[in-house]
Amino acid sequence: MEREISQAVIRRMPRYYRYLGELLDSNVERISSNELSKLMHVTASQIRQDLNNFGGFGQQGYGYNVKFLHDEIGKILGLNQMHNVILIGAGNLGQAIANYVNFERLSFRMIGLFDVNEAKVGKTVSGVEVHHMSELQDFLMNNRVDIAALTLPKDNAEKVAEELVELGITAIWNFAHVDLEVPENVVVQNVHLSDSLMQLSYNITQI
Amino acid sequence: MEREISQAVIRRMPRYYRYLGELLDSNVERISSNELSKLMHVTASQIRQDLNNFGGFGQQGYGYNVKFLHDEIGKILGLNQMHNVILIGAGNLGQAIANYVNFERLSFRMIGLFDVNEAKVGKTVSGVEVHHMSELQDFLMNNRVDIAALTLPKDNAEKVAEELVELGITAIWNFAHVDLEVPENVVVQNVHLSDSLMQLSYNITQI
DNA sequence: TAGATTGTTAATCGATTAACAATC
DNA sequence: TAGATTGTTAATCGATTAACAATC
Repeated sequence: MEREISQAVIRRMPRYYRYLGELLDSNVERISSNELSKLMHVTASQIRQDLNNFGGFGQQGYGYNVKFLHDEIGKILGLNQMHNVILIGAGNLGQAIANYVNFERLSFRMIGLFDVNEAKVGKTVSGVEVHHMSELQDFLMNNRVDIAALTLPKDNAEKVAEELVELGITAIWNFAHVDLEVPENVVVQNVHLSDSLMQLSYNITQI
Repeated sequence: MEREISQAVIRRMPRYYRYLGELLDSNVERISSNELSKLMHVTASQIRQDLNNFGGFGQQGYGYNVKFLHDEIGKILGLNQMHNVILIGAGNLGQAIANYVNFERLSFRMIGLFDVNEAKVGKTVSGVEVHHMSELQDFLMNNRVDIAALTLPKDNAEKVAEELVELGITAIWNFAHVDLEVPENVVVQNVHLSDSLMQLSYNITQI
Protein backbone atom coordinates (compact mmCIF):
# COMPACT_ATOMS: atom_id res chain seq x y z
CA MET A 1 0.00 0.00 0.00
CA GLU A 2 3.08 2.27 0.20
CA ARG A 3 3.17 3.68 -3.32
CA GLU A 4 0.03 3.63 -5.40
CA ILE A 5 0.43 1.23 -8.30
CA SER A 6 -1.02 2.41 -11.58
CA GLN A 7 -4.08 0.73 -13.02
CA ALA A 8 -2.13 0.18 -16.24
CA VAL A 9 0.10 -2.21 -14.31
CA ILE A 10 -2.81 -3.86 -12.50
CA ARG A 11 -4.56 -4.53 -15.79
CA ARG A 12 -1.52 -6.47 -16.99
CA MET A 13 -1.07 -8.65 -13.93
CA PRO A 14 -3.87 -11.13 -14.68
CA ARG A 15 -2.35 -11.64 -18.10
CA TYR A 16 1.03 -12.48 -16.62
CA TYR A 17 -0.73 -14.82 -14.27
CA ARG A 18 -2.45 -16.55 -17.15
CA TYR A 19 0.72 -17.04 -19.19
CA LEU A 20 2.63 -18.30 -16.18
CA GLY A 21 -0.18 -20.73 -15.45
CA GLU A 22 0.10 -22.09 -18.97
CA LEU A 23 3.87 -22.40 -18.67
CA LEU A 24 3.35 -24.21 -15.40
CA ASP A 25 0.96 -26.62 -17.09
CA SER A 26 3.62 -27.24 -19.73
CA ASN A 27 6.15 -28.03 -17.00
CA VAL A 28 8.38 -25.06 -17.77
CA GLU A 29 10.49 -24.45 -14.70
CA ARG A 30 12.15 -21.14 -15.36
CA ILE A 31 11.76 -18.26 -17.80
CA SER A 32 13.62 -15.03 -18.48
CA SER A 33 11.88 -11.72 -19.00
CA ASN A 34 13.18 -11.85 -22.55
CA GLU A 35 11.60 -15.23 -23.34
CA LEU A 36 8.34 -14.23 -21.69
CA SER A 37 8.32 -10.95 -23.60
CA LYS A 38 8.46 -12.82 -26.90
CA LEU A 39 5.64 -15.11 -25.84
CA MET A 40 3.42 -12.25 -24.72
CA HIS A 41 4.37 -9.67 -27.33
CA VAL A 42 5.42 -7.05 -24.81
CA THR A 43 8.88 -5.67 -23.96
CA ALA A 44 11.10 -7.40 -21.45
CA SER A 45 11.62 -4.01 -19.85
CA GLN A 46 7.94 -3.68 -19.17
CA ILE A 47 7.74 -7.10 -17.58
CA ARG A 48 10.63 -6.33 -15.24
CA GLN A 49 9.29 -2.88 -14.39
CA ASP A 50 5.83 -4.24 -13.73
CA LEU A 51 7.03 -7.03 -11.47
CA ASN A 52 9.40 -4.79 -9.58
CA ASN A 53 6.47 -2.70 -8.46
CA PHE A 54 5.74 -5.56 -6.11
CA GLY A 55 9.21 -6.82 -5.31
CA GLY A 56 12.15 -8.70 -6.79
CA PHE A 57 10.89 -12.09 -7.83
CA GLY A 58 13.75 -13.05 -10.13
CA GLN A 59 17.38 -13.93 -9.86
CA GLN A 60 20.21 -12.45 -11.91
CA GLY A 61 21.64 -14.87 -14.43
CA TYR A 62 18.70 -17.26 -13.94
CA GLY A 63 15.47 -15.46 -14.66
CA TYR A 64 12.21 -16.23 -12.91
CA ASN A 65 11.05 -19.48 -11.41
CA VAL A 66 7.69 -20.06 -13.06
CA LYS A 67 5.94 -21.69 -10.14
CA PHE A 68 7.21 -19.14 -7.63
CA LEU A 69 6.32 -16.15 -9.79
CA HIS A 70 2.89 -17.60 -10.55
CA ASP A 71 2.23 -18.04 -6.86
CA GLU A 72 3.45 -14.57 -6.00
CA ILE A 73 1.29 -12.89 -8.62
CA GLY A 74 -1.61 -14.98 -7.36
CA LYS A 75 -1.02 -13.57 -3.89
CA ILE A 76 -0.73 -10.03 -5.24
CA LEU A 77 -4.09 -10.46 -6.96
CA GLY A 78 -5.59 -11.87 -3.78
CA LEU A 79 -6.22 -15.28 -5.31
CA ASN A 80 -4.85 -17.08 -2.27
CA GLN A 81 -8.08 -16.41 -0.43
CA MET A 82 -11.62 -17.40 -1.21
CA HIS A 83 -14.01 -14.66 -2.29
CA ASN A 84 -17.68 -15.21 -1.69
CA VAL A 85 -19.77 -13.73 -4.47
CA ILE A 86 -23.46 -12.98 -4.72
CA LEU A 87 -25.24 -11.93 -7.86
CA ILE A 88 -28.19 -9.63 -8.33
CA GLY A 89 -30.32 -10.23 -11.40
CA ALA A 90 -30.65 -13.91 -12.27
CA GLY A 91 -31.55 -13.37 -15.91
CA ASN A 92 -29.76 -14.81 -18.86
CA LEU A 93 -26.50 -13.03 -18.32
CA GLY A 94 -26.68 -13.48 -14.56
CA GLN A 95 -27.08 -17.22 -14.85
CA ALA A 96 -24.20 -17.43 -17.30
CA ILE A 97 -21.98 -15.44 -14.95
CA ALA A 98 -23.01 -17.59 -12.01
CA ASN A 99 -21.98 -20.68 -13.91
CA TYR A 100 -18.83 -19.05 -15.08
CA VAL A 101 -17.66 -18.03 -11.63
CA ASN A 102 -18.28 -21.47 -10.23
CA PHE A 103 -16.60 -23.32 -13.06
CA GLU A 104 -13.48 -21.18 -13.06
CA ARG A 105 -11.54 -23.12 -10.49
CA LEU A 106 -10.73 -21.67 -7.09
CA SER A 107 -10.74 -18.36 -5.21
CA PHE A 108 -14.22 -17.21 -6.26
CA ARG A 109 -17.40 -18.95 -5.13
CA MET A 110 -20.94 -17.97 -6.01
CA ILE A 111 -23.00 -18.39 -2.87
CA GLY A 112 -26.32 -16.77 -3.68
CA LEU A 113 -28.39 -15.32 -6.48
CA PHE A 114 -31.08 -12.68 -6.07
CA ASP A 115 -33.93 -11.55 -8.25
CA VAL A 116 -37.24 -9.74 -7.95
CA ASN A 117 -38.96 -12.20 -10.27
CA GLU A 118 -40.95 -14.63 -8.11
CA ALA A 119 -40.88 -17.22 -10.88
CA LYS A 120 -37.11 -17.55 -10.48
CA VAL A 121 -37.03 -17.62 -6.69
CA GLY A 122 -36.35 -21.06 -5.26
CA LYS A 123 -34.75 -22.44 -8.39
CA THR A 124 -31.06 -23.17 -8.49
CA VAL A 125 -28.37 -22.24 -10.99
CA SER A 126 -25.32 -24.48 -10.93
CA GLY A 127 -26.28 -25.53 -7.45
CA VAL A 128 -26.83 -22.02 -6.11
CA GLU A 129 -30.26 -20.96 -4.92
CA VAL A 130 -32.11 -17.94 -6.25
CA HIS A 131 -33.51 -15.81 -3.43
CA HIS A 132 -35.96 -12.97 -3.55
CA MET A 133 -34.42 -9.54 -3.27
CA SER A 134 -36.29 -9.01 -0.02
CA GLU A 135 -34.08 -11.67 1.56
CA LEU A 136 -30.90 -9.80 0.74
CA GLN A 137 -30.40 -8.12 4.11
CA ASP A 138 -31.00 -11.36 5.96
CA PHE A 139 -28.58 -13.20 3.73
CA LEU A 140 -25.86 -10.62 4.20
CA MET A 141 -26.25 -10.82 7.96
CA ASN A 142 -25.69 -14.56 7.88
CA ASN A 143 -22.98 -14.84 5.22
CA ARG A 144 -19.70 -13.16 4.55
CA VAL A 145 -19.99 -11.68 1.07
CA ASP A 146 -16.93 -10.17 -0.58
CA ILE A 147 -18.25 -9.27 -4.01
CA ALA A 148 -21.64 -8.51 -5.48
CA ALA A 149 -22.10 -9.01 -9.21
CA LEU A 150 -24.72 -6.75 -10.79
CA THR A 151 -26.41 -8.24 -13.84
CA LEU A 152 -29.60 -6.29 -14.11
CA PRO A 153 -31.11 -3.58 -16.31
CA LYS A 154 -29.40 -0.23 -15.95
CA ASP A 155 -32.50 1.50 -14.59
CA ASN A 156 -32.38 -0.58 -11.42
CA ALA A 157 -28.63 -0.88 -11.08
CA GLU A 158 -27.97 2.42 -9.36
CA LYS A 159 -30.66 1.85 -6.75
CA VAL A 160 -29.56 -1.70 -6.04
CA ALA A 161 -25.94 -0.61 -5.80
CA GLU A 162 -26.92 1.96 -3.19
CA GLU A 163 -28.75 -0.70 -1.23
CA LEU A 164 -25.78 -3.04 -1.41
CA VAL A 165 -23.42 -0.34 -0.21
CA GLU A 166 -25.73 0.46 2.69
CA LEU A 167 -25.72 -3.19 3.65
CA GLY A 168 -21.94 -3.15 3.77
CA ILE A 169 -20.86 -4.45 0.37
CA THR A 170 -17.54 -2.91 -0.68
CA ALA A 171 -16.86 -4.56 -4.04
CA ILE A 172 -19.14 -4.56 -7.05
CA TRP A 173 -18.64 -6.38 -10.34
CA ASN A 174 -20.88 -4.29 -12.52
CA PHE A 175 -22.35 -5.58 -15.79
CA ALA A 176 -25.07 -2.94 -15.94
CA HIS A 177 -24.65 -0.25 -18.50
CA VAL A 178 -24.14 2.64 -16.09
CA ASP A 179 -21.29 4.16 -14.13
CA LEU A 180 -22.22 3.59 -10.52
CA GLU A 181 -21.74 6.41 -8.04
CA VAL A 182 -20.37 4.86 -4.87
CA PRO A 183 -18.46 6.02 -1.79
CA GLU A 184 -14.70 5.91 -2.18
CA ASN A 185 -14.25 2.87 0.04
CA VAL A 186 -16.25 0.84 -2.46
CA VAL A 187 -14.54 -0.72 -5.46
CA VAL A 188 -16.38 -1.07 -8.75
CA GLN A 189 -15.13 -3.15 -11.65
CA ASN A 190 -17.12 -2.57 -14.81
CA VAL A 191 -17.77 -5.00 -17.64
CA HIS A 192 -19.47 -2.88 -20.25
CA LEU A 193 -20.24 -5.33 -23.03
CA SER A 194 -21.71 -2.79 -25.39
CA ASP A 195 -18.70 -0.51 -24.98
CA SER A 196 -16.56 -3.47 -25.94
CA LEU A 197 -18.71 -4.17 -28.99
CA MET A 198 -18.52 -0.53 -30.05
CA GLN A 199 -14.75 -0.54 -29.78
CA LEU A 200 -14.70 -3.57 -32.02
CA SER A 201 -17.04 -1.85 -34.44
CA TYR A 202 -14.76 1.19 -34.55
CA ASN A 203 -11.72 -0.93 -35.26
CA ILE A 204 -13.52 -2.77 -38.05
CA THR A 205 -14.40 0.52 -39.66
CA GLN A 206 -10.73 1.50 -39.74
CA ILE A 207 -9.61 -1.39 -41.92
CA MET B 1 -7.30 6.86 -41.36
CA GLU B 2 -4.83 9.73 -41.71
CA ARG B 3 -3.37 9.81 -38.23
CA GLU B 4 -3.65 6.73 -36.07
CA ILE B 5 -5.92 7.43 -33.11
CA SER B 6 -4.77 5.97 -29.84
CA GLN B 7 -6.70 3.13 -28.24
CA ALA B 8 -6.94 5.22 -25.07
CA VAL B 9 -9.15 7.62 -27.00
CA ILE B 10 -11.15 4.84 -28.66
CA ARG B 11 -11.88 3.29 -25.30
CA ARG B 12 -13.46 6.53 -24.13
CA MET B 13 -15.68 7.13 -27.15
CA PRO B 14 -18.41 4.62 -26.23
CA ARG B 15 -18.64 6.27 -22.84
CA TYR B 16 -19.20 9.69 -24.40
CA TYR B 17 -21.78 8.10 -26.63
CA ARG B 18 -23.57 6.65 -23.64
CA TYR B 19 -23.68 9.92 -21.69
CA LEU B 20 -24.83 11.86 -24.71
CA GLY B 21 -27.55 9.29 -25.28
CA GLU B 22 -28.76 9.81 -21.73
CA LEU B 23 -28.71 13.58 -22.13
CA LEU B 24 -30.67 13.16 -25.32
CA ASP B 25 -33.25 11.08 -23.48
CA SER B 26 -33.49 13.85 -20.91
CA ASN B 27 -34.11 16.36 -23.70
CA VAL B 28 -30.92 18.31 -23.08
CA GLU B 29 -30.20 20.26 -26.23
CA ARG B 30 -26.70 21.58 -25.75
CA ILE B 31 -23.81 20.98 -23.38
CA SER B 32 -20.39 22.52 -22.85
CA SER B 33 -17.25 20.46 -22.38
CA ASN B 34 -17.14 21.87 -18.87
CA GLU B 35 -20.62 20.66 -17.93
CA LEU B 36 -20.01 17.27 -19.51
CA SER B 37 -16.69 16.97 -17.70
CA LYS B 38 -18.42 17.40 -14.35
CA LEU B 39 -21.01 14.80 -15.26
CA MET B 40 -18.44 12.26 -16.38
CA HIS B 41 -15.69 13.01 -13.89
CA VAL B 42 -13.05 13.74 -16.51
CA THR B 43 -11.37 16.98 -17.51
CA ALA B 44 -12.95 19.31 -20.05
CA SER B 45 -9.59 19.43 -21.75
CA GLN B 46 -9.65 15.71 -22.34
CA ILE B 47 -13.12 15.82 -23.81
CA ARG B 48 -12.15 18.56 -26.26
CA GLN B 49 -8.90 16.85 -27.17
CA ASP B 50 -10.62 13.52 -27.69
CA LEU B 51 -13.34 14.94 -29.91
CA ASN B 52 -10.95 17.02 -31.94
CA ASN B 53 -9.19 13.86 -33.04
CA PHE B 54 -12.20 13.36 -35.27
CA GLY B 55 -13.14 16.92 -36.13
CA GLY B 56 -14.64 20.07 -34.68
CA PHE B 57 -18.13 19.19 -33.49
CA GLY B 58 -18.71 22.21 -31.26
CA GLN B 59 -19.20 25.89 -31.61
CA GLN B 60 -17.39 28.61 -29.70
CA GLY B 61 -19.55 30.35 -27.17
CA TYR B 62 -22.23 27.66 -27.49
CA GLY B 63 -20.76 24.29 -26.70
CA TYR B 64 -21.92 21.08 -28.33
CA ASN B 65 -25.32 20.22 -29.70
CA VAL B 66 -26.18 16.98 -27.93
CA LYS B 67 -28.08 15.32 -30.74
CA PHE B 68 -25.51 16.27 -33.36
CA LEU B 69 -22.55 15.11 -31.28
CA HIS B 70 -24.31 11.87 -30.35
CA ASP B 71 -24.94 11.14 -34.02
CA GLU B 72 -21.40 12.01 -35.02
CA ILE B 73 -19.86 9.74 -32.39
CA GLY B 74 -22.27 7.04 -33.50
CA LYS B 75 -20.92 7.37 -37.02
CA ILE B 76 -17.32 7.34 -35.79
CA LEU B 77 -18.03 4.10 -33.96
CA GLY B 78 -19.69 2.65 -37.04
CA LEU B 79 -23.09 2.41 -35.38
CA ASN B 80 -24.85 3.86 -38.40
CA GLN B 81 -24.57 0.55 -40.15
CA MET B 82 -25.87 -2.86 -39.23
CA HIS B 83 -23.37 -5.48 -38.15
CA ASN B 84 -24.29 -9.09 -38.62
CA VAL B 85 -22.94 -11.25 -35.82
CA ILE B 86 -22.57 -14.98 -35.47
CA LEU B 87 -21.61 -16.76 -32.30
CA ILE B 88 -19.60 -19.92 -31.80
CA GLY B 89 -20.30 -21.90 -28.64
CA ALA B 90 -23.95 -21.83 -27.67
CA GLY B 91 -23.40 -22.66 -24.01
CA ASN B 92 -24.58 -20.63 -21.09
CA LEU B 93 -22.48 -17.59 -21.79
CA GLY B 94 -23.07 -17.86 -25.52
CA GLN B 95 -26.81 -17.85 -25.10
CA ALA B 96 -26.66 -14.90 -22.76
CA ILE B 97 -24.52 -12.95 -25.23
CA ALA B 98 -26.86 -13.85 -28.07
CA ASN B 99 -29.78 -12.44 -26.11
CA TYR B 100 -27.78 -9.44 -25.09
CA VAL B 101 -26.76 -8.50 -28.61
CA ASN B 102 -30.31 -8.80 -29.89
CA PHE B 103 -31.87 -6.84 -27.07
CA GLU B 104 -29.43 -3.98 -27.22
CA ARG B 105 -31.23 -1.91 -29.80
CA LEU B 106 -29.83 -1.39 -33.27
CA SER B 107 -26.61 -1.77 -35.24
CA PHE B 108 -25.78 -5.33 -34.11
CA ARG B 109 -27.87 -8.32 -35.08
CA MET B 110 -27.24 -11.93 -34.13
CA ILE B 111 -27.96 -14.03 -37.18
CA GLY B 112 -26.64 -17.47 -36.33
CA LEU B 113 -25.33 -19.61 -33.48
CA PHE B 114 -22.99 -22.55 -33.88
CA ASP B 115 -22.09 -25.45 -31.64
CA VAL B 116 -20.64 -28.94 -31.91
CA ASN B 117 -23.18 -30.32 -29.46
CA GLU B 118 -25.86 -32.13 -31.48
CA ALA B 119 -28.35 -31.71 -28.65
CA LYS B 120 -28.30 -27.94 -29.16
CA VAL B 121 -28.49 -27.97 -32.93
CA GLY B 122 -31.88 -26.96 -34.30
CA LYS B 123 -32.98 -25.14 -31.16
CA THR B 124 -33.36 -21.39 -31.16
CA VAL B 125 -32.08 -18.74 -28.78
CA SER B 126 -34.00 -15.47 -28.87
CA GLY B 127 -35.24 -16.44 -32.29
CA VAL B 128 -31.86 -17.39 -33.71
CA GLU B 129 -31.18 -20.93 -34.81
CA VAL B 130 -28.33 -23.03 -33.50
CA HIS B 131 -26.43 -24.72 -36.34
CA HIS B 132 -23.87 -27.46 -36.24
CA MET B 133 -20.30 -26.29 -36.68
CA SER B 134 -20.08 -28.32 -39.88
CA GLU B 135 -22.54 -25.89 -41.45
CA LEU B 136 -20.34 -22.89 -40.79
CA GLN B 137 -18.72 -22.68 -44.21
CA ASP B 138 -22.07 -22.97 -45.96
CA PHE B 139 -23.59 -20.31 -43.74
CA LEU B 140 -20.75 -17.89 -44.39
CA MET B 141 -21.12 -18.37 -48.12
CA ASN B 142 -24.78 -17.43 -47.96
CA ASN B 143 -24.70 -14.64 -45.38
CA ARG B 144 -22.68 -11.51 -44.86
CA VAL B 145 -21.12 -11.85 -41.41
CA ASP B 146 -19.25 -8.90 -39.91
CA ILE B 147 -18.38 -10.20 -36.47
CA ALA B 148 -17.92 -13.62 -34.91
CA ALA B 149 -18.33 -13.92 -31.15
CA LEU B 150 -16.31 -16.69 -29.54
CA THR B 151 -17.86 -18.13 -26.40
CA LEU B 152 -16.22 -21.50 -26.08
CA PRO B 153 -13.62 -23.20 -23.91
CA LYS B 154 -10.12 -21.87 -24.44
CA ASP B 155 -8.78 -25.18 -25.74
CA ASN B 156 -10.93 -24.94 -28.86
CA ALA B 157 -10.87 -21.18 -29.31
CA GLU B 158 -7.56 -20.92 -31.14
CA LYS B 159 -8.50 -23.62 -33.64
CA VAL B 160 -11.94 -22.18 -34.29
CA ALA B 161 -10.48 -18.69 -34.68
CA GLU B 162 -8.11 -20.02 -37.33
CA GLU B 163 -11.01 -21.62 -39.15
CA LEU B 164 -13.03 -18.40 -39.01
CA VAL B 165 -10.15 -16.40 -40.37
CA GLU B 166 -9.67 -18.85 -43.21
CA LEU B 167 -13.34 -18.49 -44.06
CA GLY B 168 -12.92 -14.75 -44.30
CA ILE B 169 -14.00 -13.43 -40.90
CA THR B 170 -12.09 -10.25 -40.00
CA ALA B 171 -13.55 -9.31 -36.63
CA ILE B 172 -13.68 -11.48 -33.53
CA TRP B 173 -15.33 -10.69 -30.21
CA ASN B 174 -13.42 -13.08 -28.01
CA PHE B 175 -14.73 -14.31 -24.67
CA ALA B 176 -12.38 -17.29 -24.51
CA HIS B 177 -9.59 -17.07 -22.04
CA VAL B 178 -6.74 -16.92 -24.54
CA ASP B 179 -5.00 -14.31 -26.65
CA LEU B 180 -5.78 -15.30 -30.22
CA GLU B 181 -3.01 -15.16 -32.80
CA VAL B 182 -4.51 -13.75 -35.96
CA PRO B 183 -3.28 -12.04 -39.15
CA GLU B 184 -3.00 -8.28 -38.88
CA ASN B 185 -6.04 -7.60 -41.03
CA VAL B 186 -8.18 -9.30 -38.39
CA VAL B 187 -9.45 -7.34 -35.40
CA VAL B 188 -9.87 -9.04 -32.04
CA GLN B 189 -11.70 -7.50 -29.11
CA ASN B 190 -11.24 -9.45 -25.92
CA VAL B 191 -13.62 -9.76 -23.00
CA HIS B 192 -11.60 -11.60 -20.39
CA LEU B 193 -14.04 -12.02 -17.52
CA SER B 194 -11.59 -13.67 -15.19
CA ASP B 195 -9.03 -10.92 -15.76
CA SER B 196 -11.71 -8.47 -14.79
CA LEU B 197 -12.53 -10.45 -11.66
CA MET B 198 -8.85 -10.60 -10.72
CA GLN B 199 -8.49 -6.85 -11.10
CA LEU B 200 -11.43 -6.44 -8.78
CA SER B 201 -9.88 -8.86 -6.34
CA TYR B 202 -6.62 -6.88 -6.37
CA ASN B 203 -8.40 -3.62 -5.72
CA ILE B 204 -10.33 -5.15 -2.82
CA THR B 205 -7.09 -6.29 -1.26
CA GLN B 206 -5.76 -2.73 -1.34
CA ILE B 207 -8.44 -1.23 0.87
C1' DT C 1 -20.47 44.17 -29.00
C1' DA C 2 -19.31 41.37 -24.73
C1' DG C 3 -19.30 36.86 -22.94
C1' DA C 4 -18.75 32.19 -23.48
C1' DT C 5 -16.59 28.36 -25.03
C1' DT C 6 -14.35 26.06 -28.52
C1' DG C 7 -10.10 24.31 -31.09
C1' DT C 8 -5.38 24.06 -30.61
C1' DT C 9 -0.72 24.97 -29.03
C1' DA C 10 2.35 24.57 -25.15
C1' DA C 11 3.56 22.59 -20.63
C1' DT C 12 3.35 18.88 -17.60
C1' DC C 13 2.94 14.52 -16.12
C1' DG C 14 3.22 9.60 -16.30
C1' DA C 15 4.21 5.40 -18.61
C1' DT C 16 7.25 2.85 -21.54
C1' DT C 17 11.64 1.68 -23.28
C1' DA C 18 16.64 1.61 -23.18
C1' DA C 19 20.81 1.07 -20.87
C1' DC C 20 23.77 -0.70 -17.57
C1' DA C 21 25.71 -1.68 -13.03
C1' DA C 22 24.80 -5.24 -9.66
C1' DT C 23 24.83 -9.97 -8.82
C1' DC C 24 23.62 -14.76 -9.15
C1' DT D 1 35.31 -17.15 -12.95
C1' DA D 2 32.55 -15.87 -17.17
C1' DG D 3 28.00 -15.44 -18.84
C1' DA D 4 23.44 -14.38 -18.19
C1' DT D 5 19.90 -11.78 -16.58
C1' DT D 6 17.96 -9.22 -13.12
C1' DG D 7 16.73 -4.72 -10.67
C1' DT D 8 16.96 -0.01 -11.31
C1' DT D 9 18.27 4.48 -13.11
C1' DA D 10 18.06 7.44 -17.08
C1' DA D 11 16.06 8.70 -21.58
C1' DT D 12 12.25 8.77 -24.48
C1' DC D 13 7.83 8.76 -25.80
C1' DG D 14 2.95 9.56 -25.49
C1' DA D 15 -1.03 11.06 -23.06
C1' DT D 16 -3.14 14.42 -20.16
C1' DT D 17 -3.80 18.96 -18.55
C1' DA D 18 -3.37 23.93 -18.81
C1' DA D 19 -3.58 28.08 -21.22
C1' DC D 20 -5.16 31.13 -24.55
C1' DA D 21 -6.09 33.02 -29.10
C1' DA D 22 -9.84 32.37 -32.34
C1' DT D 23 -14.56 32.88 -33.02
C1' DC D 24 -19.41 32.16 -32.49
